Amino acid sequence: MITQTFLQEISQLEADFCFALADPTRILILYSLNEAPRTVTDLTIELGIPQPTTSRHLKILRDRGLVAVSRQGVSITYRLTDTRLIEALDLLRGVMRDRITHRALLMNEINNH
Amino acid sequence: MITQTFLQEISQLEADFCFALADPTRILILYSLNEAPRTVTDLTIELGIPQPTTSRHLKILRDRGLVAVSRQGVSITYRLTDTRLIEALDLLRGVMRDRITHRALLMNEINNH
DNA sequence: TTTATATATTCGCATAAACGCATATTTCGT
DNA sequence: ACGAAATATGCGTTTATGCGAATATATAAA
Repeated sequence: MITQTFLQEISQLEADFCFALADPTRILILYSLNEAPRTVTDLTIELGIPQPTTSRHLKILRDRGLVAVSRQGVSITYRLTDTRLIEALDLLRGVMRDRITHRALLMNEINNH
Repeated sequence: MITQTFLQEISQLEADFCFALADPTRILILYSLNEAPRTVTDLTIELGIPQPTTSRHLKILRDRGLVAVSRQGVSITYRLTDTRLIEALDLLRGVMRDRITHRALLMNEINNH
């Protein structure tokens, strides 16, 4: 039997996941990690943001299990835990792209008449 | 040429999208609308929440273009604008499911030894 | 053990979000 | 024009978030 609260809990978990995605810097981090694992310093330089900011965003991603860590000596490497995260982001990007294309076509219609 | 700020803007748009998904009630709304278009009252009853709350969540989804409206007399019907939104949510749900399964297996290992 | 490097955390503040409640707006029927 | 039903919005309060600056922690090398 599927109770109302059960559905609510599932959605809460899913929302936590989405929350981790709901920040431009974290999205850039995920796409970067999709290319290859990177250290905190790598990401800090690549994104051009302060190191504490990078660590904070990584903590949010780590707490929710979107990224995993491994230590090599003094530096810590982060990697993506599941490529489906990028697939999901790409799907959303596709929706965005189609929407913008659609708007551009509308603008053309207006300008040509 | 792809500038840093350009990437930042894309990610900002994508994050706005994800923000709309980062709430359990809104996720339930989207899944409900994926079955069929519904009025505000439909959703209010189905979710068991106050009507103003439903309207406010719908506004957030509407402002970002995840849902679209059409009026029939005094009632307003909402529908999903793109099924890829559900595909993206399902992908995330799959990641969650595998993670939970993995944890359950680990727990079994622990209990059996 | 001291020092340097890499990473994480704390604090304070400004801003933004969620929610309940009341109320406004829109549309239709009479 | 008026009342009823459906939907949207304003307001005040509580709670959460993001960020900068400073600081703490951990590891390795000397």
